[in-house]
Amino acid sequence: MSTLPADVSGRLREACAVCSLKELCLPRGLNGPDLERLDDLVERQGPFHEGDHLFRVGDRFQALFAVRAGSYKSYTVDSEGREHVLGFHLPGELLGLDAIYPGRHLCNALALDTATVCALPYEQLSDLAGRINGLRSQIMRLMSKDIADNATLAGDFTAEERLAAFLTGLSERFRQRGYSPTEFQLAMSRRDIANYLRLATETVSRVFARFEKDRLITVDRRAVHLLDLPRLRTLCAAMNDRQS
Amino acid sequence: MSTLPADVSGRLREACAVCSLKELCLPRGLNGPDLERLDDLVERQGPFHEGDHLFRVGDRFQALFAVRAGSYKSYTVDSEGREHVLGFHLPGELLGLDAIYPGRHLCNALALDTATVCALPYEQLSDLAGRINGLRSQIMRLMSKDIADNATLAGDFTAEERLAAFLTGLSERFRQRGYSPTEFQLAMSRRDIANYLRLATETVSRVFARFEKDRLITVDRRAVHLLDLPRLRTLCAAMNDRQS
DNA sequence: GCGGCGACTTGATCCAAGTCACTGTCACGC
DNA sequence: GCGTGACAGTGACTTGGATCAAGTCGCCGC
Repeated sequence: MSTLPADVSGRLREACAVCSLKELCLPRGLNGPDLERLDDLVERQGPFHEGDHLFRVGDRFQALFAVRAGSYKSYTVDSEGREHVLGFHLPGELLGLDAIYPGRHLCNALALDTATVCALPYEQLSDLAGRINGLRSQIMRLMSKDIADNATLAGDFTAEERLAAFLTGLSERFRQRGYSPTEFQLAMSRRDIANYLRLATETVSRVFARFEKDRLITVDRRAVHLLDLPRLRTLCAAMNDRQS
Repeated sequence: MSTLPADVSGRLREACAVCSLKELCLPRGLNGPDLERLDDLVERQGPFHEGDHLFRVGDRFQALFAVRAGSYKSYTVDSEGREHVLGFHLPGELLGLDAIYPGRHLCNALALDTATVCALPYEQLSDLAGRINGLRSQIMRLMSKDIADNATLAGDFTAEERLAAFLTGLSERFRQRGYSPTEFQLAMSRRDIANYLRLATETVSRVFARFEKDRLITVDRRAVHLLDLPRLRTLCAAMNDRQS
């Protein structure tokens, strides 16, 4: 995932209209004047560095954030001090959707590498969504997707199913963003993966090792190569296949 | 949970304006003319009976549904034929939010008892949401809540934490609806509870028994009496308490 | 190039919850 | 009443993944 120059020169270069994430992000389906109006309220922020927080639990909710470059993890810390990783967020994905209801952030968002975001002040975004049908429906679509994705994750699946689903999910997201779906760098540590999948880090290590032994993948530290995507998909079929 | 008369006489009696769920459901915060416009697009449907499907996986998405009376469970069936219960839905809650993105229903919705719903044709609702700020923000709030709720459920919690959270969650939802927060009837079987919480039905039985022994609750079949709500809340604190 | 530290792997043991098998209980039809 | 079948509870056992305890590897600072 590439990083951006620190300065905000070249307004045009950064505009939604020419952003490579246009079709995944809020501008999807918008054209000319509508796109410009959206562009006007976007505040580009960053670059932030690994370990920087974009927001924290309890912060007043003022804006949604679209990841522009880099990646984020969202997480909470429970009353016993245990961390719970809620998700990883790639460019084009929205952060902060869960904060709309209570008006305060319910989770923390932390940069996993050098990252930039587009801040979308919520009041203004909501007004604009009132006026632009396409924007409103895209916001609803993205929220709907979040609801559906979270529901899938909740099942009682084995360590293998979970990791296979994690890898194929990442693969698909990289593909959509124009990166290789079979070779990529993980932005997150084993500990974060384990926490996200509700496994012990040791279990993640062991399943990675098993997958390598079975010639499904090769892994070298954070570099992953998916050798047999179809078979990986079969492994986690139960997590995604839904029928009547 | 009360049932409604079969006929749809008394349009006024059924109007959003006088609905007891107004403050939980879409009309929240709307007044006079706006409320009437929402009312105009609502199609009251039912009564449906235990075991009836409101929609099924793959059905074209045309409308959101607000539960009016009774209760629903939403579930999927995976490629191996295993059922996965995604949630239980009480009056005032919305069904079908996950279908907006793909335009098709991703889960099945089944009545657990005699139930009625308000159908909200999505195109019209979206148009209206464009024109009424309050409606738009309430839809966003309800979707946001769904995102946050699902995230909480996903953690790696013990059988006790899960069941305690389930019971206190139901308690709170009954309270909001004007029912007793300490004495209620479960609309769902042990099997459904177990499936929802990702436990075996035997485990649910055993934890119910343990809770009874510890004087936290009494259970007789589907009649539950919460004796020590504070202690139940402590049990599942980790599932809900979130801090920086 | 050495020391130290954090990230990861590997192996040995443990335990919460699942599975299996059986029993009890209620509801409904005949 | 008496079967039948769905649902619920209980005990014995099995097991996947957690936990505990050493390692190994790579990297950064000095």
